[in-house]
Amino acid sequence: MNTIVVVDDHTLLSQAISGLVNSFEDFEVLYTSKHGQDFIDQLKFPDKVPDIVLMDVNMPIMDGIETTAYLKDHYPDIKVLALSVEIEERTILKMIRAGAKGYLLKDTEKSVLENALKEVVDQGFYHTNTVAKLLMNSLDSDPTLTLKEREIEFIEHACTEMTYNEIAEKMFLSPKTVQGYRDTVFAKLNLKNRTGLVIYAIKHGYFKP
Amino acid sequence: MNTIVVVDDHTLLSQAISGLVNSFEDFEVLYTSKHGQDFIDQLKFPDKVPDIVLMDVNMPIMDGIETTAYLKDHYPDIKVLALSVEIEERTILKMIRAGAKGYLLKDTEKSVLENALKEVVDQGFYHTNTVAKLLMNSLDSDPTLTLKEREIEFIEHACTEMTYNEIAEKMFLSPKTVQGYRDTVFAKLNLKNRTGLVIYAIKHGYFKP
DNA sequence: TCTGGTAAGGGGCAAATGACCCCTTTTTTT
DNA sequence: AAAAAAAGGGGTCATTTGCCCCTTACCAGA
Repeated sequence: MNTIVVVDDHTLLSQAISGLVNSFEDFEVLYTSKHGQDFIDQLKFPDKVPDIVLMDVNMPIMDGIETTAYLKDHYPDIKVLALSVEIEERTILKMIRAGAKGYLLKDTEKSVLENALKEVVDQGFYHTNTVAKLLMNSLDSDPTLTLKEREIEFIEHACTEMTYNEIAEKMFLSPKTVQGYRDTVFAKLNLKNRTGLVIYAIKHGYFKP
Repeated sequence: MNTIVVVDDHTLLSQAISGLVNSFEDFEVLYTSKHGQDFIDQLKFPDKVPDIVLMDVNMPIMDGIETTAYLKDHYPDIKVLALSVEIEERTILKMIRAGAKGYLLKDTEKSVLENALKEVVDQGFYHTNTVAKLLMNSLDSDPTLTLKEREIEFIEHACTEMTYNEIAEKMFLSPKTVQGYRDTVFAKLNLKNRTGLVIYAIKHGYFKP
């Protein structure tokens, strides 16, 4: 019998998923948590450490990515299965890098969930074709078009009412450098102006409104 | 026995919710649909017309608001209970105006769902305190701060790479008029620039990225 | 019928933005 | 050690944006 914990801020969903999981053979839900911090607090009790976590990505207080990264360091035996509506490549990759053993979309079938749980127990991981393809694509994307760390920071600041000069102050840079980031980011992403950048950033998970 | 249909594009959620609902006395899930169009197609078969619909708000093809409005016209006896993660006042009001008998957040308890279903059968409607408060607030909001229809159209166009001049063309207006809309919208919403407007628009459901 | 609100259109000006060039200095890779 | 990235910075100029100001026309309520 494998023990499961569902971590999701949508109570209705986690309760419902619990029911689903309990109907599977060999799987049993220990309890549910509303967010990462809540879950990690529970882990202090040794009898509350599960084999597998069904983890939502977007949560208040402590999100799925943070929580998964924490588990990798402190409880490496807990296997994390991400469960999300986010189909954003960037988000999926972040979650995988944080240590998730699989990434399920919330619009998958009950049977797929059951299969995924079994695979995670047997194989140690589970990936749908969609996610597998994403992982492949992410390997051969044009390096001249990938955004640098500092550029991503800039994008986050650009999703704000700050002027570029104010962004420069916040980033401890000269206004000219920030303007340079803008120019290269616009070129890389094929954007015309800051409005386009904001929309892009939100669509691709660089900024959550 | 009351018949229920769950309309939600997240298969896992709708399957799970179905399980939950079936565990309640007096309620039975007929089937689930992935979106509004799918559901409306089913309604052509008289034995597939339910008493109550648990309807997600954000769906592809045909969203909850459209679908609810359609049901109000064509199947006024079907009671719609909205089920969403959106806590945006504007969205909730839209859904209520479209004819929803209640609005539940996805992070509500199983027991609240059961209670809501019962209330809808007995009273014809159900509203949590949160939603009721929202409805109250919406009544006494400052009319000088409410956005005009045309201003809302402008906001939608502003969430685009178009310049104001291009927006003016699209709206068949002089550039100066559009600039006027911008000025009043900024004043009403307390914004400094277009970036702020885009963020505001997305946060408040005027534009979905 | 007067009047006040509001939609619609507009002028002028300063600041911010965007486009397109250029450069140096570290750090990392090979 | 040489070659690439990455990171930071500069100058110029046209366009866009943001922020004041103002007029006209219409429509509804007192």
